[in-house]
Amino acid sequence: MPRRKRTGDILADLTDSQREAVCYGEGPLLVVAGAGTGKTRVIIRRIASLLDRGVPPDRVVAMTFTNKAADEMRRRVEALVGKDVYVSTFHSFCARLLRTEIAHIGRDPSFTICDRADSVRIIRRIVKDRELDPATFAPRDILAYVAVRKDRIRSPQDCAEQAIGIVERTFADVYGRYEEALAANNALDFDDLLLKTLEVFRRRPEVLQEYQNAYLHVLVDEYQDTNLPQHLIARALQGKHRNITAVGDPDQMIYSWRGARLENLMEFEEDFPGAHVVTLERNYRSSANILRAASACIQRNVFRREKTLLTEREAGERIVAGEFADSFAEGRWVAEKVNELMDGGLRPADIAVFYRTKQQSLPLEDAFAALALPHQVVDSIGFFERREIKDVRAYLQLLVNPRDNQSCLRIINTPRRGIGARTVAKLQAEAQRRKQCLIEVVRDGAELDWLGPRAKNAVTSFWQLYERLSSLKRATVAELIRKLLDATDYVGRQPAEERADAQEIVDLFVGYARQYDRNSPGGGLIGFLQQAVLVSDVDGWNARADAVPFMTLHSAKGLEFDAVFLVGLEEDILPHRRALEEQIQGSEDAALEEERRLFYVGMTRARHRLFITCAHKRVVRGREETVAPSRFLDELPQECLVRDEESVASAGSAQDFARDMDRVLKRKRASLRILDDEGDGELACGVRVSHPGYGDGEIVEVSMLGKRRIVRINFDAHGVMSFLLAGDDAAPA
DNA sequence: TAAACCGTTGTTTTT
DNA sequence: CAACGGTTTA
Repeated sequence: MPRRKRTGDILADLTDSQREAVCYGEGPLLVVAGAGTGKTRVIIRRIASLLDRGVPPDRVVAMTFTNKAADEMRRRVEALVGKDVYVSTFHSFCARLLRTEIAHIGRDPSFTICDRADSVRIIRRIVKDRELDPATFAPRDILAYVAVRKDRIRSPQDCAEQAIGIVERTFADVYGRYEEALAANNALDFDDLLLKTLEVFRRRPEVLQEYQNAYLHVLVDEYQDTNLPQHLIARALQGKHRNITAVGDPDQMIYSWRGARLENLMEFEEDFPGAHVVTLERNYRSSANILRAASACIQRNVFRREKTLLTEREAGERIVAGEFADSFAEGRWVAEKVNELMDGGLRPADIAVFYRTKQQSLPLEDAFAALALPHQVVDSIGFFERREIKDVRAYLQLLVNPRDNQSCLRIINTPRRGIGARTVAKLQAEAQRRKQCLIEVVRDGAELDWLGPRAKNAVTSFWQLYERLSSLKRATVAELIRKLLDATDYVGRQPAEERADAQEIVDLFVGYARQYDRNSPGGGLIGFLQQAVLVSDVDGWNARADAVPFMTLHSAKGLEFDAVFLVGLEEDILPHRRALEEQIQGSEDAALEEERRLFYVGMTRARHRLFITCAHKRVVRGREETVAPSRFLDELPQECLVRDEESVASAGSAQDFARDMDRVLKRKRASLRILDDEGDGELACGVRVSHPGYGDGEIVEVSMLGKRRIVRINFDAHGVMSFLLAGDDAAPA
């Protein structure tokens, strides 16, 4: 049993302001905490302090931005006072609440949570059914429209009433049909998790009261990035005891495109009268040089409340700026610098590389592979969106929620079992006619005389498969997935070139399920699916792995490293072109300022060393394009910077490098085809392969980089080249 | 029915 | 460049 710490430990190493926030008693509390001022520490110590003062652990609830942050917070509180508190994201909290309460608003608790791709598919279907022009009514645009309305709690009826012109009226109409489709499938999208929770609270005050009674204290981290529904949920929960603690930093608001409202933080004192405000301005993280540059950058923003970060740290090393001919040269330079830092004693996990967009990871991966440097692309969402995983999830989802036609459609002929598009269309029409769900029609397949004998056979055997899997629902999730893969011969029926890849992916998923079974006994299949859809990118990052993490600036929020590389400081990338086009609240400045905050978040993650780079050429849409250095570079105080003189020299050799290390082979469609098929589909020395770009060749060397393989191939026409076979560092640990 | 082929299109960040 | 949708062909 962990040793119970005394109050002294909880308050150890805190400054006066931090202590003020930690020890504050009853009533609303706002902690405005600049970057690196010990924000997370304050919230953790405050929870510990509350428990130490006798608040029962089950009467505290804390909200974080990601599941990883939630786990971390729970763990650290536990380490401090030996008690377990409920820490969650808003979305997970709402999903859990709705599993027990959604019946109050006439919905079924076995609902499916659909991700963005599912939502797009539903909208695409509606656009098609209504025979709308897909250019004017692009499903993605409509979904964006819907998301914005939901963030502002606007119903389809509201939107229809306020719509101006035929186009907007049509958007509102599709929104309405989208809601109907979700209801028919017994599905909720991400926003619905928040909205339906609010609806339960509104329509059933007695239910809200139960929660208000239960929670004596509500704490919310990253308040600057909460949207209106989240703000209202937090406000509702603290309604009785009025003990809300909100922690945030306006300068780090980077999710306005997802409805984040700075007003939640800025107008906190009006929303929660009598709120006490504590401001933390002393930075303990970054060297003076880094902090000075970051402050100079953020001070360019006009829409902000003046706040100065102080440090007592020494100046430290200057920020190193590098400029390169192209992103390959940039990547190689980063890899070389990382190598030097590691020689100097830094561990890979003390270093991080940040970029604006995920696709920027590719040249970096190549460069790190070339130097055999351990790295990990932080992208778990990518893993869960892989076709194989989505297929398996659809099977499981259909077992939990038979009304999930979306999932049913996905797997009814996956793998191919002879239920073609025509048959599916007939089944759908029948379902519509009978006002039943698809799987019910499948169940009655044997009696449908308008089905041909072959189709009927296929439909019946699909129903038998479904029943067989249904009977296994009580097994562990890992076991269920294994049986499902077995029963469908899922991997064996993949195209030969993709089989090995598919096997690897599903094995990883089984491993992930096994871990879930171990960690969440009693969580059930529903809990598993919920966890798998509500993942964030950083959730899959194994911070204890000895690898340099690559991640987006958005994912980097809340983290810190000894050394940080910020790559791709180019116009149209950072600030991103699309972002500037968005024009938040009709103002291009607001959008630019958000991009600047993103840059600021990136810089302030660094403790000692900061490297900022840009390239003159970048591969966009498969074409090499010339790009200009970011305007943000000019905004940095020159005295904090030192230009790397090697960067100019190494620029010329980029092409050699690109030639030597072709590119990461994408997993989706392996571009290496094995020619002699006496082997068992393995890439080994001596095996002849074919590459779409370089023709035929022979494998001369296979080596490992972590879990990933590097294959050197001697092409008949082009000589020796190396390939990094995409592995699965994206898989959650 | 399913594989193979062709043309279009999109192009940020993510719970 | 790749992902997707639609068409053609076996």
